[in-house]
Amino acid sequence: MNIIPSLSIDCVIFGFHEKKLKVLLLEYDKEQLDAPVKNPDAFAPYTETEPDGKFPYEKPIGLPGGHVPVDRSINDYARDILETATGIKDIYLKQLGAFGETERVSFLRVVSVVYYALINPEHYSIRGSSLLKSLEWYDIDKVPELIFDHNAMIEKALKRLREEVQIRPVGFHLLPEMFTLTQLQQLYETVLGIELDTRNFRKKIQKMHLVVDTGKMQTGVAHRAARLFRFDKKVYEMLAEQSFSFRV
Amino acid sequence: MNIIPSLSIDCVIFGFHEKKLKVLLLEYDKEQLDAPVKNPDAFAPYTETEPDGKFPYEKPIGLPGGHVPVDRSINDYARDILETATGIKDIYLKQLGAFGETERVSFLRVVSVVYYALINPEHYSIRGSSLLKSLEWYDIDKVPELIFDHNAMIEKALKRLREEVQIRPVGFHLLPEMFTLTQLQQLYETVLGIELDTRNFRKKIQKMHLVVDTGKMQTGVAHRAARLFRFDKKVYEMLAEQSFSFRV
DNA sequence: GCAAAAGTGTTGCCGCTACACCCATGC
DNA sequence: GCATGGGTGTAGCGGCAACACTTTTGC
Repeated sequence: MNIIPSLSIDCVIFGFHEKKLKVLLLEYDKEQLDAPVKNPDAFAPYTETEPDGKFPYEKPIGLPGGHVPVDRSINDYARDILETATGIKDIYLKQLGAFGETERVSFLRVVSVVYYALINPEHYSIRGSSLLKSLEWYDIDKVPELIFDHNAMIEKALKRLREEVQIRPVGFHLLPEMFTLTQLQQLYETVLGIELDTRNFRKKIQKMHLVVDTGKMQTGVAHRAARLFRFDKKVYEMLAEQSFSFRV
Repeated sequence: MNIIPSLSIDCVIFGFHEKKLKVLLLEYDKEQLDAPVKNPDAFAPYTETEPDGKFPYEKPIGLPGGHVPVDRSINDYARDILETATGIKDIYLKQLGAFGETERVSFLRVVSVVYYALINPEHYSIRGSSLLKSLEWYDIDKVPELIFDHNAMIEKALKRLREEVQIRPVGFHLLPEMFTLTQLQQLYETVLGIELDTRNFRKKIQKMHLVVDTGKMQTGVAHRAARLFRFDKKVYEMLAEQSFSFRV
């Protein structure tokens, strides 16, 4: 499979679990990275090496990514990476932008187009394809030092997510199909880093007609069971297109 | 000068003049395009050719752009293009995103990173470097058919500008250093495609402390002369960082 | 003096914020 | 029965939209 050597894709995959915003990172296999690509048709993570054939990180942790095949569009290939990393389809995915400092990869000139994705915690146990054994969720504020400029990519993606969440109702993608209003509120509190008034939050959400009562209730909790809601796809799609004020 | 063949940069340069939003386009020199690059150290527009050495457009109009040199960051090179096209520095410039469909350029796989810029009409007479004789401002709603996917790029840039203008005070970059409040209002009306109430608009703008009275007045107009304002850089920078509601 | 745009205040309504207590469930 | 989070209403304030007339200038 022919790739474009000077162009790669990286994906910032966000998750939300127990009031924490998470990002999915990959510990790259140093031996695989040091060796020539063995399985070039499969998902190929970074395969650039220094002139001596070594990869310049002891414990290379980074975003899932890879080089773009000449016959795949960048959007399609970002989706390939995402599906390989998570094992699921139909994920909210958007382009963040291109990172193109000359020295961002020390031993090669490569520009990376970065995407960000929102996935919901029903899929948290899924660990991607067998090629990627060492995928791990990291708290957004406990991300270690990563390869290349991947820390900067996450930072920028987070900034974008904070903006996005205020002008489009995208937050829902981080929740399971049925969720409580408290979960939704905690999501916004976490992403925006502020506290919200419960009563006011609920009024605002209900007025938007974005969520509908499923009639079902939480079970197995040591307190009053909460109603479960799902969000209304039709209203969502209407609101998602026309940029809309979602100040919660 | 070594370039990255699979990577190009394009710039959507917006201007505002007489209540119209404009975009700066370039009629590429077919003969220069058909021939090998004569002056590779200077601004080199698209130099891809079909296998027979011909450029596949009769009247190739498109965005100013070029292939990225291996030793320039994409941001820096976007600025180079912008300066070559306009002849001026210190322009508001931001990345829009990467366009990477496989067939976007019919005869070569090339991904383009697109930027958008806002320039003010004091510079309207400037026509860029001598290499680029055929630069022209086009009304945003009278853009002809362009090369490659440049029409789609402009459309996306416009959409982004509409969003941007509502969450950051970027509109000012489209105005001259001193401007009247009416000009400012017309700018917002044009970009957003809506009408605004003059009194309410002025109240809102003044309350933001973003514009300051220069004490000067318009001259040579066939009606009551308007006050000239400039915008306050300090307040602007404060507000520009923290995404801020600029609902006018 | 007339055409053309600048400039200016008030009122009513709506939406937002602030705020505290009872309810259901598991253990 | 107690600990834990679920769920609800109101009042006051501030901000926003709607709205019309006088002023200045060039010709």
